[in-house]
Amino acid sequence: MADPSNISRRITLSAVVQAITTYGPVSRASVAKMTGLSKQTVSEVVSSLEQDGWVQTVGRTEGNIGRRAVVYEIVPDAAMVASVDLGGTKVRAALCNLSGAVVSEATEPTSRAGGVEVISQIAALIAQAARQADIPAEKIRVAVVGVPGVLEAATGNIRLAPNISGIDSIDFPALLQARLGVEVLVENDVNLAALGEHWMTHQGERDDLVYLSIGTGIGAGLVIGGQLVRGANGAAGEVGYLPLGADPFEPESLKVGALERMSATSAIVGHYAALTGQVASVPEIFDAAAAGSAAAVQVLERAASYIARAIAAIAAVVDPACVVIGGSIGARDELMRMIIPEIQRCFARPVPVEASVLGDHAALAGGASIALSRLHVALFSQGLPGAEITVPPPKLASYQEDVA
Amino acid sequence: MADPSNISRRITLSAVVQAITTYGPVSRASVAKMTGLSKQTVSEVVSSLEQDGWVQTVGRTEGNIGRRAVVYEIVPDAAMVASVDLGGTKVRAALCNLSGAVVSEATEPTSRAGGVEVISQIAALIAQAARQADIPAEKIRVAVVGVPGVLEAATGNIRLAPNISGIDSIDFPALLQARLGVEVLVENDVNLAALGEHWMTHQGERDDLVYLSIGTGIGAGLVIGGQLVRGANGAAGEVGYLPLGADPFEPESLKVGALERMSATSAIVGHYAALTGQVASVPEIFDAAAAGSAAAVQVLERAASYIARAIAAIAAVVDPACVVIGGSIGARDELMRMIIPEIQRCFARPVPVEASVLGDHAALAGGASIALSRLHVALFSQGLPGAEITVPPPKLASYQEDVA
DNA sequence: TAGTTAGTTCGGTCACTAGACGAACAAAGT
DNA sequence: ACTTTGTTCGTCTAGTGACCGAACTAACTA
Repeated sequence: MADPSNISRRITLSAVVQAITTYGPVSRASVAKMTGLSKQTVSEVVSSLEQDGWVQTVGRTEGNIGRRAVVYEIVPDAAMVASVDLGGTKVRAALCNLSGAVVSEATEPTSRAGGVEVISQIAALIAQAARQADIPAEKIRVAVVGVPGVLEAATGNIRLAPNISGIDSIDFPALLQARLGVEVLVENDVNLAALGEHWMTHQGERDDLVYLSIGTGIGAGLVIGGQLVRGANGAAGEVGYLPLGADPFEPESLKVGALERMSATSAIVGHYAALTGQVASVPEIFDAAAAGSAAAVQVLERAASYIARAIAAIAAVVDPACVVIGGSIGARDELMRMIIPEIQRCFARPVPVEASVLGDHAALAGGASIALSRLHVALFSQGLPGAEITVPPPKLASYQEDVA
Repeated sequence: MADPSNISRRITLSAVVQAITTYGPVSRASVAKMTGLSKQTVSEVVSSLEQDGWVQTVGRTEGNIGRRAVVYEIVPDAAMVASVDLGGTKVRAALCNLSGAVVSEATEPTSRAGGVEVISQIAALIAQAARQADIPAEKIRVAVVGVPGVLEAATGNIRLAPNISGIDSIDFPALLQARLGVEVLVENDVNLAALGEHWMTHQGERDDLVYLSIGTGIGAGLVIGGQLVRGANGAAGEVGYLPLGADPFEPESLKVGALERMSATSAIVGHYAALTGQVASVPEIFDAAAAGSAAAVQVLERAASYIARAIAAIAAVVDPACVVIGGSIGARDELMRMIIPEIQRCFARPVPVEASVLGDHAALAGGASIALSRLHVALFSQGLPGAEITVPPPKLASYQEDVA
C-alpha cells in the first residue's frame, strides 16, 4: 500500500475507503458528498487507490438525469484474511476477502500431538484453503485464531487450554506469526463468537451484546459499545464461576466453577445418571425428554433454571441489549423454550434472548471481522485513532453452511 | 476559542494541549519532541493559544545544559466546569478549573418540593459557589449532574429516582441546560463515583474498575477500558437485582432485587430486628458489633457474605482489575475486613478489593473528570474522534475534605 | 435547447516540515 | 578570569503536500 506520510491524507484515504466499502458501488461525486471532501480530492484518492488495485470501476449509472457516473467498488479479492477456529476436536480455517465473504474453507481433526504441531497444522490448513481457491499466499495479510482458553492480557499467551495439549507452554502467537509470516491475532473463541454474532446481526445499532456458549463448559463473550471486553486477566465472561447453582463455598466450586457444576455437559449427564441410573449423552437426554421421560425433562429444567439465573446475573451487571445463546447444548431449541420464561420469573427487566444464527461458525465470523478491521487499519488508516473502518457483514449464508 | 476549520490543525491543536496539560510546565521544544511535530508548528500553535488566554509562560528552565527554555502551562482558571452531586438528602456543587482542582464548593439540603424546584436549586447553588470564589458566570462552560436514578439511554431523562420527588416526570437535562445556559450532562451518581475513583487512583493503567456502593441500596458502576459502561437501558451495575441472596424466584425479589434484600440498609436493620427484637440504625449495629454483640456480628457477617458473592459474580462477568467499595455502609472498615476473606472462599481468582479513597466526594470527582473531557473536546478537538484529551487528576486532597 | 449531474483543470491557501541559523547556556580547558 | 566546545532553544526561510472553490467541459434527460 502506498504509504501517505501525511496525517491529513490518511484521514481522507480511510474516509474514502470507508465510504466505498460501506455504500457498495458508488460514484466519486457521491463519495464527495458523503465524506464532505471536494470532488477533486476524492478523484485524486480514488485514482491512486485504483492504481494500487484496491478499487475498481463497475460500470456506470443509468436512467438518472444528468451525466452518467462511473461507479467504483472495493476489489473484493485484493487482499485476504485467515480466520481460524482452533477447537479441542477440530480445526477450521476460512479465508475471507475484503468484503467479508468466505472464499475458501478447510477443516481437520485437531492434531493430538499438540504444542508446536498445532502451529504446523494451522499453517498447513491455511495453505490448503488457499490452494483450493487458487489464492496466492501473499494475498493473505492477517490471521486471527480463536482458541478455547484464557489469554494472558499482557503477553497474549494462552494460559488455560485443557483441551489442547502443550499449547499453554509455548509462545503461541509469536511462533505462529513467525510461521505464517503475517500478523497474527489470538483471541478466546467465545469472545470471537460474540463478535461474530454482533457483526452479523446487531451491527449498526451500537449495541451491547452478550454471547453465552453452553456446551462442555459454560462461558460468555461480552461486546460492549461495539468493543470486546477482555477483562484485566483476560477472564471476562468466565461465567462458569458465577456463585450460582452449586454451593459456591464448597472447594469443588472453586475449581470447576459453581455454575458450571450445574449447567454444562457433565452436570447434565451426571444429574441424569443420578436420577435414572443410566449413563446417557446430552443428545440422548434431549431425545428422552422429547419422548416424554420425566427424569430427562427434570434434568433439562434444572439446567435451564440455572442458565436463566446466570443470564439474570449478567443482565444485572452489564445490561446488554441482547443475549445470544449458542454452543452445542445452548443451540437446542427445547432448552431455549425452557430458559426464556424462567428468566422472567427471576429478573424484573425483560432481557431479549435469541438463538445463535451462526452456529459453530460464529467464532469464524468474529475472527474475520476483527481480521478485516485490523487489515483496514494496516492498509489505510495506519493506526490513526478514530479512522477505524468497520466492514459491513457479508451475506449470512456465507457463514451458515452446516450450522449445528 | 479560535475555531480552526482545518482538521489537521485541530489534531495538532489538541495534541499540543494534551501535552501541555499532561506534562505540566513544558517548553515548546519538548512539546515538539513529544508530539512529533516540528518546533515551528508547536511555536505557532502555542502562540495562538497564548493569545487566546489558554496557556501562559511560567518562567524558564535552569541548570540544564544549553539555552534556557521558556516553559508554558495551561492557565488553570481560563475556564471552569461545574460538578453537581444531587442526592436524596443534599445537593453538593463544586466548581473545578482546567487542572481539575476544586475552586469552590457549596452544599445545601435537597429541596423537598422536587421537580423544577430542584433545577432552580442547582442553578442557585452553582451561582453561589461562583460568587464565593469570584468567578464570573461565563467562565463556567459545562455542568455535570450526578443523580441517584436510572437514566433512559436514548433521551437522557431520569427514569427511576425514588429519592427525589417529581424529577422523573420532567425533561431534567433540557430544563437544566436551558436554565444554566451551558452544556449539561446528567449521569447516574454511582457511575460518576466509579469514574471518579478511576480518575484519581487508577488513571494511566488503562484498567477496568468496578465501584460498588453499599448504602440505602446496593449498586455498582463499571469502568471498562477507561469508558463508563451504561448498559442498553442505562441499568448496567444494578447489582441489587443479582439473583443471589434471597430466593430470586419470590415475587418480592423482582421488585426490590434479590441481593438488595440481603445486603443493603433495610436488610441489615431488618435482620438485626428479627434476631434481637430491637430496632437499631446501621451505625448502631456496627457499634454493637464492636462492643461484642453476637447478633450484630452475625447480621454483618451475613451481609458481608452476600456482598462477597456479589463481588465474585461481578468478577466472573467482567473480570475487573480492581473493585472499589464505597457508600455509607461499604466504607466501614469492619465490613471490608469481613468481605475480603469471604471472597477468597467463593472465587478462585484473587480480586483486589479496595476501600474508596474519595468517600462521598467520589461522584463529584467523576463529574469533574467527564466535564473536563467534554470541555476539552468542545474547546480544542471539536468532536474529532481519537483526539480526546484526558486530564490528569489533581491532588487527592482537593476532593477529600470531610471524607465519610 | 434548457437544465442537471459528473468529472477535470487551475489557482490559491493552509499546515507542516526540514534545515539553517543565531542566541543562550553549562562545562571543561587554558 | 577568559575562551572554547558542545548543547539546546527558538526563529526564519523555503518548499511540499493536501485541500478547496470556481470555472469549465462532458454527457445525459426531458
